[in-house]
Amino acid sequence: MSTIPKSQLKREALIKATINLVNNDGFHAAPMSKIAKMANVSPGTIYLYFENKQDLVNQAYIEVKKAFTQFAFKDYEENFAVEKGFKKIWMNIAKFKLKEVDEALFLSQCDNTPMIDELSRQEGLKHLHPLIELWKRGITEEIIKPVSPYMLYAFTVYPIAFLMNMQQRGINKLTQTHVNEAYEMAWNSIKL
Amino acid sequence: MSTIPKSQLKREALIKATINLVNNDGFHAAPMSKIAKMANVSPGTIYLYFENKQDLVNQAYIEVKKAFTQFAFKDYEENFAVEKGFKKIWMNIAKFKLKEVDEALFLSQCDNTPMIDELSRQEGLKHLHPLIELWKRGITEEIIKPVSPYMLYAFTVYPIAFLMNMQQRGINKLTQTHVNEAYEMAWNSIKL
DNA sequence: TAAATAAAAATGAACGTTCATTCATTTTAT
DNA sequence: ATAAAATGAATGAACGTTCATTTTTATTTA
Repeated sequence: MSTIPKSQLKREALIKATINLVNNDGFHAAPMSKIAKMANVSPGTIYLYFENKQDLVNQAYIEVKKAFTQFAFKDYEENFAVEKGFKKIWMNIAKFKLKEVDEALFLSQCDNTPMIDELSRQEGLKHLHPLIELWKRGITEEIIKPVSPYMLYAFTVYPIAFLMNMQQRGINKLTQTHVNEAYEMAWNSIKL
Repeated sequence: MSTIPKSQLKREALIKATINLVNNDGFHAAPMSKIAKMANVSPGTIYLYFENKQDLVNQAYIEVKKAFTQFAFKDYEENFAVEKGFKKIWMNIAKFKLKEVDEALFLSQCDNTPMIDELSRQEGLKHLHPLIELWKRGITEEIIKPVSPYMLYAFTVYPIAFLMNMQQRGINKLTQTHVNEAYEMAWNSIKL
């Protein structure tokens, strides 16, 4: 049985604490001392794992983004038919955003503010490649509208973040029925 | 000729400076001293117009949101046919987000972070009422999918913010053709 | 009209606080 | 006994905010 090294545990705890505090209070009100306390660690310890606050937030972003994209392509295979593949990926993303609320909220905040370095942002985008490829195939097969991937993303994936935000604020509950409705809307917006 | 009072000019300059700095550096890196400098005003002067930093940001948000919703309903009339009315409003919103980039970016940041008081957030939402009403009518007339307004918003208006963000980062240019394509996608996602 | 006075607006140095970060010391693991 | 990991009090810089003073504007007086 391979155990997780203790140092990794502290790192994870710090990243989790960062996500929670930034979600609840915002970057500007998430001091290192509070992050340390929430992770049950001394402030000084943070600097054994991260260069500084910016590095901590950058790494948190990259880590969460990686988990997100891995989740997105679970059980997806490149030879799926276009619509089947898209549905799989979209549903995965929806599941992630609605179950892993903390992580998803954090991403939504990072993606809409100058909180994160441009470099980390690019790093985080890398792993979405298979979805772009699928869309490309969908376009050549004349199943999907011939528009830029940004457009396709804007009308299919980005809306989920809004629904998650509303759900989180207790404004709009999301049942499985709603998720299915949402998928239909996403697909209708990009299908030819 | 009615002139604008000088005090209003300072208030406006401060709000504009806040928007710019928060856009470029984020709330956490937009100190009052910098805001004052950018508005050509002494730090102390800010406190003649605003209670504190939070109040300044809240008021900036409310002001911009008001301008946004006013713009959204320009030349819209409640007796328009559903699709015509929706197209009018959607195109207005798109125009706002793509022309008034600073204001729109600021809103996108405020709407996705805990930067703004819940109260100001609600205040800012008030004026979207006519769009909700239009959607309601569209549903009873069986033109629009019978789903919650949050869902409709998520798939029609929210995506524009993403496209604007990409455009702003120089990642994806948006011509009028793209805007028209985007409208089609928005409409396809909600039409019955 | 011009000078004198009062009121309002604006200033910016100073204050107290908070923050990110460091490092001499202690604790834990080898 | 040695090395590695963790601590947390100390540090100095930066921040939001205040307020005694100055500058500007408005009003009154001569």
